[in-house]
Amino acid sequence: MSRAGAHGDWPGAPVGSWDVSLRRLPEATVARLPVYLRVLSEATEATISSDHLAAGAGVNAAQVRKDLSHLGSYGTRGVGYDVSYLVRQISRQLGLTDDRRVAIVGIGNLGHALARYGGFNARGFRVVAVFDVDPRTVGQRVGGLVVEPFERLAEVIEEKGVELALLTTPASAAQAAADALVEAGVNSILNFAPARVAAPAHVAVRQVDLGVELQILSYYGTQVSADGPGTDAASG
Amino acid sequence: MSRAGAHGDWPGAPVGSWDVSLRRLPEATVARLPVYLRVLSEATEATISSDHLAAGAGVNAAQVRKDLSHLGSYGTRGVGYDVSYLVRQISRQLGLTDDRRVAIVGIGNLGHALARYGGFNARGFRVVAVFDVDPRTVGQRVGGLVVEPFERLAEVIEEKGVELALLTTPASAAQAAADALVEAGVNSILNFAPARVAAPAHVAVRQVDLGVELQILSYYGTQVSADGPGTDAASG
DNA sequence: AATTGTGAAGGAGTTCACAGCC
DNA sequence: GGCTGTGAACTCCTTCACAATT
Repeated sequence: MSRAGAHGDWPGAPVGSWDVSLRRLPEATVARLPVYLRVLSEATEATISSDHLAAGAGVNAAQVRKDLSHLGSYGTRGVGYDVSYLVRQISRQLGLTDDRRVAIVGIGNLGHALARYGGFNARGFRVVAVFDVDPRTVGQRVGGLVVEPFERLAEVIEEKGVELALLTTPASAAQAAADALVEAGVNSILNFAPARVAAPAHVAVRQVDLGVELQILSYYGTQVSADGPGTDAASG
Repeated sequence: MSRAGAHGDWPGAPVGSWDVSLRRLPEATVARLPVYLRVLSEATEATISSDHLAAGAGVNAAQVRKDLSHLGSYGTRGVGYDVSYLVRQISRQLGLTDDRRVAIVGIGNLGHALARYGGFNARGFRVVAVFDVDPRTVGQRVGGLVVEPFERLAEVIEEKGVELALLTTPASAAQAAADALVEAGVNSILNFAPARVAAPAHVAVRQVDLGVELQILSYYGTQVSADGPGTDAASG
């Protein structure tokens, strides 16, 4: 979690002179922007209202307007938001370029599946390298790529311009792998191992622990009685 | 997200007479309990302090104490918490029994990997059924199970006592699959499809969208300069 | 008339700080 | 002396409600 006090705008900042495009966004807003992006990509009209966008994303309309207002005033009163323009603005804010290069470290069941998973390419992420320590796995072909040995990590990452890594090793190997990735210059790690990895402050680390997700789900599933959170028990 | 106002304790509830073991926990606390559970499972001493537990989970010690106080007063002042007792209490709260039966719907890359993924069994979840619509996939063996046709869903779920489902279909099929699962009596769904599914209030739905996770990560990865959230950009 | 953008109110979650207990 | 449990302060997030704009 760590909703860390990462908000660097000190109280008396020169408000007017601050370029809105460079300001940091509230964490909660950042977590919703990709969802808006998905709704927008499915939109059929050229323009969309906060009401519709909210319905598609499963949030309150005022929430949508406040979120979008953090990017600037891109809507038109009485009309709504221009879909394609909004897509561009959100993409820019999220640092989504056409081609963010991804490596996968640890080719077990999950790593193997993610390497073949089409969902990433569809969103502009391209898996360009896969690594494993096991000599039996190294050299095999997985999703069109040859599995490289862990020793070549730094070299290959440099060579292929990898920016993000998916960490799918066992928990026991996660920290060492993360260290190697950081050393090699990767600045974003999505950690699927059931263990928290430490990293220097300039590296973004996000954890997706499927066991934790299931256990949380289990809790809500047992609150079956009258008033569970039902439809949607938060996924931020 | 939807941090929905799901808190049903009305203001004037008879405070003293409320059984703490049945009270609903704050969402944020529920999200952290599985993490504590993991730290506890790795503990070497019989007893642990909030400081140590907090360090292992990556949160503030006061946070740990407040979270645990929601379960009741299970600590000993001057000493700490009894590890095995605490494990039992948290497990009970989360509704974790030894054997929660899980079905996987949609045996593409991800579904296939999850079916073979050992991490679930290790935590008391047992995958007992896998389904797909594709006649070429039906009948194949995946992780020791034969893929059943979608038409047999209700039957098999009833027969095997399935409680939770992992939804790994394409987005376009997710809602129909969710409806069938609800109809069949499943009360918890972990949705990996990049689409929001609707469900009645008594069914818990959680979404894990890997594309969204990557896009959020991408944002923090581009905030490389001085003060990114670094080490840990929230995984709620 | 419709819909945005936002100040203000309200809630939820976090952290502090310390009394209470072992 | 060490550590828990918790009121109180604080920060962040959400929702309301309405003026501003097309």
